[in-house]
Amino acid sequence: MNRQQYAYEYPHAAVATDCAVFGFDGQNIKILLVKRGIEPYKGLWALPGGFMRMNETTDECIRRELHEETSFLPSVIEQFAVFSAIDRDPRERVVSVAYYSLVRQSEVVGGDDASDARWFALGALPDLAFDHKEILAKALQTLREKIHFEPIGFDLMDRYFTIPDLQRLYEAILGVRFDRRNFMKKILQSGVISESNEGVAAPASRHAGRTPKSYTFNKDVYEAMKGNGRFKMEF
Amino acid sequence: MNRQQYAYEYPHAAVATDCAVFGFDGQNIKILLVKRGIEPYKGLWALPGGFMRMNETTDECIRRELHEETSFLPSVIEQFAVFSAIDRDPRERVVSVAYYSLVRQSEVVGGDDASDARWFALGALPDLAFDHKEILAKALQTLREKIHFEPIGFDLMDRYFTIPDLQRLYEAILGVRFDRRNFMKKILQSGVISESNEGVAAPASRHAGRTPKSYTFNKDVYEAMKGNGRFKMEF
DNA sequence: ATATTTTTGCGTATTATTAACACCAACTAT
DNA sequence: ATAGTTGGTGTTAATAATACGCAAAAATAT
Repeated sequence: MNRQQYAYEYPHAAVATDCAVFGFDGQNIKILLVKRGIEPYKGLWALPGGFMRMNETTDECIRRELHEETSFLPSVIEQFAVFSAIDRDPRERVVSVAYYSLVRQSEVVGGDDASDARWFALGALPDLAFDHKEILAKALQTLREKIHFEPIGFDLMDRYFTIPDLQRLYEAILGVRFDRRNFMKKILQSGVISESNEGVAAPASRHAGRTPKSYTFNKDVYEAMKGNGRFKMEF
Repeated sequence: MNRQQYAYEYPHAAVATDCAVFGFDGQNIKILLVKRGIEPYKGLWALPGGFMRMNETTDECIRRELHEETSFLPSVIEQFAVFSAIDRDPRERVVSVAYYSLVRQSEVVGGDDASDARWFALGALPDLAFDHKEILAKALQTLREKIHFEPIGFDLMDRYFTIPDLQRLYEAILGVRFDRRNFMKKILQSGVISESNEGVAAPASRHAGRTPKSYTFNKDVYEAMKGNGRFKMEF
């Protein structure tokens, strides 16, 4: 059987997708990486992703690859850049369509040390395959720019959360500190969250101090504020 | 000679680039289109663009194609989306990396009615080839979102311009009206422009009313404000 | 138990930014 | 000249951002 069965008049690059999956453990931003099982870069860590098939779009491709490699179907994916350096893959010319995704860490299996998918803190990244370090850096930059004028959290926080938790998320992404009381006022009067009487984290498992109230996102208000330029979280 | 000389183990999509080139004539936003000289969609208007070669990145590709089709080398291009619908090109599977660009209309030859490159007002678009109508719509949406938190104008206005001209640009892009006097204050105290004693449009060619002052962009301040989230132009 | 520490929630004074509008200046057309 | 039109400056009121003071609630220490 001929192994070179697909022929074209002009040379073609391969199209692939890669995704920077961000999670939040309540303290720090984490990134989901998978260990490569084949050459090239076998044994190194990489962003989940893979080659596009002829019967799928790039969006469908990255969702399929994420599911295959991390057993997870993300709700939010955003395409943010294309990487097309000529020698970025040693096998052949590969153009990668890059995405980022925000997920609740608890929803992704990973974590198991023996597994080939694991969360890494941004400050403790291993060496990455291909140009994935560059892709990750650009993904993080895009996320940081976006957080200024779009509410973020819905996809990273649990269904029920506290305002101090949400503040820690913003501070972790932006690398700054907010005034507790002003953050609270701002987020409350934006209307994206409202108080909930349903469960908050186990009372005993908390730190010292007063138990914070439990909140949940108003999905309608939240969605309406995406991209309309009216939400602001300065630094 | 074999016309199918490039063979691969797996099927490959072709990679192409397309660019929505925006211009401003002092009154309305215009878009630069080229008339297709070959099938498919021969004779229809399309966004400038074409297939990527093996020795160039997508950025280099779109710059080359723009130069070939419109005799213009743009200073600013931004990659904003990828279009990968399976049947978007009748010839073969094509994944298009989409860009937008902002140019001074005067710098682009086009314009000649007989030529195959022409400016069109957004309200008077012809039928477009492929999915280019969709690409253009998304480009415009991206531009409108970006204008909220990035200064825009440097690439669309002439070197010397007046504040009322700049206001008309913002109003044309956003489709809203600003208060003349507040717009002026806001743009001036942002520091992105400063007064110039050099030429403004010929005094006789103006409308009735007082002759406006001439301004020019402070390139350093302008660049610094891109993407730092500090520039705001609300509506 | 009681005091101490920690953290949350609410309020208030100060400052900065936005928004609305009155008024004068400069130019054109008649 | 006079009316009509457009550009530039200033003033004020409403709104939002910022910086804290202080008490309530819950865990920890004694």
